[in-house]
Amino acid sequence: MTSGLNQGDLRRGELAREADCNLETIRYYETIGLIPHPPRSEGRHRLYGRAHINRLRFILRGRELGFSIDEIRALLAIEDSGGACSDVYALTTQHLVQVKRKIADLRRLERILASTAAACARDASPECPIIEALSARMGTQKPTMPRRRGARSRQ
Amino acid sequence: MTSGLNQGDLRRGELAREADCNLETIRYYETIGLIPHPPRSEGRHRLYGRAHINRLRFILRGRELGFSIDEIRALLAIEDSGGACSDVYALTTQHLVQVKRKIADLRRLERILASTAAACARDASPECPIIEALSARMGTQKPTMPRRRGARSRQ
DNA sequence: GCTACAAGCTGTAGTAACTACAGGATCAAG
DNA sequence: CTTGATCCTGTAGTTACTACAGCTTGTAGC
Repeated sequence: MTSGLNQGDLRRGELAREADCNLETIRYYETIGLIPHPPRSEGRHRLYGRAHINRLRFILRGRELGFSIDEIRALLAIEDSGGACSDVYALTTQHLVQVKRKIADLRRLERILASTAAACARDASPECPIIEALSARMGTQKPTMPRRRGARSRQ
Repeated sequence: MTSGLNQGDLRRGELAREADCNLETIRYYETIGLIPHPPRSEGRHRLYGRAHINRLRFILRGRELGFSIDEIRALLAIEDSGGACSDVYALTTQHLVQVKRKIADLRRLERILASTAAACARDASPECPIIEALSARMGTQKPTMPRRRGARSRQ
């Protein structure tokens, strides 16, 4: 044993692969305090365990599902402090409303796109009224989406 | 008439209110070329018409629905080029695929959130199933979401 | 016509949430 | 004991806004 690496420990790259996450994102989450500082090897390499994989997957999943970092931080704080269920309930139902609205909007957009495509396929008319179709007010909503990410490359 | 302002013209703040958009975002969209440079008053104040409202609403709506600025630019380019119907068809069907995928993703999220909330409501146990629910692998998906925005304050 | 004061102008800086890169150290295989 | 992959740190870049400072313009009331 030359490096203090135990069986089952993962290094950063392995954790990244395991959670399907960008390498640098892990360090980023550590610096902003979402992931605790892991133990290090003799040569200061980070050593992660199974618990880290779950926590990281949770964070990534939450981000994909439209929770902000601060919302995820709140969820993790609940978990870390033993889990006050009512807080989780409040946060999830609140988010659920937003998600339902987004689905409704997307369905409307889906119909518009489908009929536009169908009209284009039928008849090669010069008038494609896409802007009017989409710029109609479709019900107010407060957006709660995470930043667009790239193709999740692991390098 | 002291300022060259015609009836029906809107200034930036009015357009922002009209489209429920942050004041600065309008200027931002102009600088990146999403919105054309509007005519100005004598004193260089921007003067917008009805067409601008629609275009802006379209952009905002698209962003809320998870299209990137570049994707919206492409959609607008079709409209701007007089609507070459074959291009519209290609782009709309392409976007339709994305929209369908987004709906599917959000529906999955909806189910998870709903069942999590239901579990929390039923049973006030100290163990909240949200962490387990969210850290479970739900099948791979490439995220295509825009950045989270603030509360859309108009000032 | 004069005066407030809101609203607009420009340029620039800050924010969220990553993502990439440079230049060096470490680790594991051969 | 060397070599190439992996890791380290700090810092800079990216996207899509959002805010601010300092000044100009527009307009309502007197």
